[in-house]
Amino acid sequence: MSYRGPRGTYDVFPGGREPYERAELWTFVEARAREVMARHNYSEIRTPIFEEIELFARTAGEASDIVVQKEMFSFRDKGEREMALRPEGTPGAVRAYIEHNLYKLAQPIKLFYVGPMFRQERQQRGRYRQHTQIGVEVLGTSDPLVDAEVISLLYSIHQAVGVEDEVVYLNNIGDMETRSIYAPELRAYLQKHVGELDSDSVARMDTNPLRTFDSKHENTQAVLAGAPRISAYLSREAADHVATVREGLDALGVPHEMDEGLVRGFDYYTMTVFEAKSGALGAQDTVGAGGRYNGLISDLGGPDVGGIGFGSGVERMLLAAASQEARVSLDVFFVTLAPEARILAMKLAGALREEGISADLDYGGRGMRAQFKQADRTGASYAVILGEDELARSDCTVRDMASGEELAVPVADGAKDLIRTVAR
RNA sequence: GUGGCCGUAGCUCAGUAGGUAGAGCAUCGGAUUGUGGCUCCGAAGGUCGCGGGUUCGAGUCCCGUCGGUCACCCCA
Repeated sequence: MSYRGPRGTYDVFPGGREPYERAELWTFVEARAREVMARHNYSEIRTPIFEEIELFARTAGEASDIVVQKEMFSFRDKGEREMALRPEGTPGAVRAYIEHNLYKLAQPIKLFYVGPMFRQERQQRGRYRQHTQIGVEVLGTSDPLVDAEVISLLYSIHQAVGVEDEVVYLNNIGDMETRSIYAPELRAYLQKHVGELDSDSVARMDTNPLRTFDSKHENTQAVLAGAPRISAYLSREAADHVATVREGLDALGVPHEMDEGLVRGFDYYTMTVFEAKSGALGAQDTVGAGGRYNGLISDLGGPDVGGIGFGSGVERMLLAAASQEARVSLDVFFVTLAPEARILAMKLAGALREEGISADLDYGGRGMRAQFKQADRTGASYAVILGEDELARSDCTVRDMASGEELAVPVADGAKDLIRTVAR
């Protein structure tokens, strides 16, 4: 074996074993997701898959692991600029929003994107170095009902593609000010229990104490069970915000659960954070997640308006969806039994295709049995036989592959009769 | 980046106390010289991930390396 795909990547091809390797499923998921987006009046945005590294560093936060642990695929271009392949979709979308003055248009702007994201991490089930996210950003408003719409949109897409055993978790982590009061309190509490925490949490306690809630260690979680709750520190405004989000979710019929331990990896989140998990996945059980980011747009040089978005992993959606049998089927397969018949088959196939009827033929010069086997495997509805007998009579034999019934159809004056016979 | 497990035919795997490789499925051909899904017969297909070492001899033992996988970290 000389060449392999890069570590942590995969190919999409006919006959792929894993659901995310199967081309038909990608076509299916993207089409369904686009339908749902369109019904919610979202427009597509396409931004580059690389940006200045600074943009990602600013948005993710200096303390985030994407930056600290060097999880970005970065490179220097020929002009000595530090660039990086995008680890997430929000920064590029927000940058474009500001760069093209989209805040001057009627607000909010409702955007969606589909595309590859990159993170230099060790691969495991549901986590790849290049993965694809379907994401959404609503920019220019802080209306809590928008939060509800965005969460419901995430849920609807998952429903549309068949994600199983899903639960949507919701939390409100307040604004920056609330957190600046809460964080020291939490830190002080954790300090008292330092001996019971795992080493990762101890390290994180100082830089970003909220993140200790993400820990999977039992002891740490036991300590956190007695920790001060952020809900007790929320301002009146923040408390109202969550309440309205929940009302909106109820109105839209989106089942959800509050989870006070839900914090997210990006520092820019404010107020609403949410996560959709599926029990059908392994350790990487988050199918899609997101949150509100009210300070981010102004931080990047735009107006002081709110925004909210989510990213949902297509690979994880496919893994969490019931095995879809998206069989590609063919209308007509030509079986040719004489060399001269092959040209006629091509001509007829061309005519059928122009009428929107799918057609294929044998290119291997193989025996009849092999050709019928292929007609069967491709799921063809009809096999059209062109042999010496047919050539002599200027007709073709149309075989219904399901019933086995056969019919002679004239082809002397073109494919007209064949089209009529085979069209449904 | 850390750790466990694993790398033998296209796929799933077997390979017994070290004696230079097998099965099932898939593919191709035939039984059926004009007919698929079932059955039967046959063929093709492998530098046993790669590199070293031990040995008369290594798929099998040892070391290294690369890759895969799952988990941690983190995250979609």
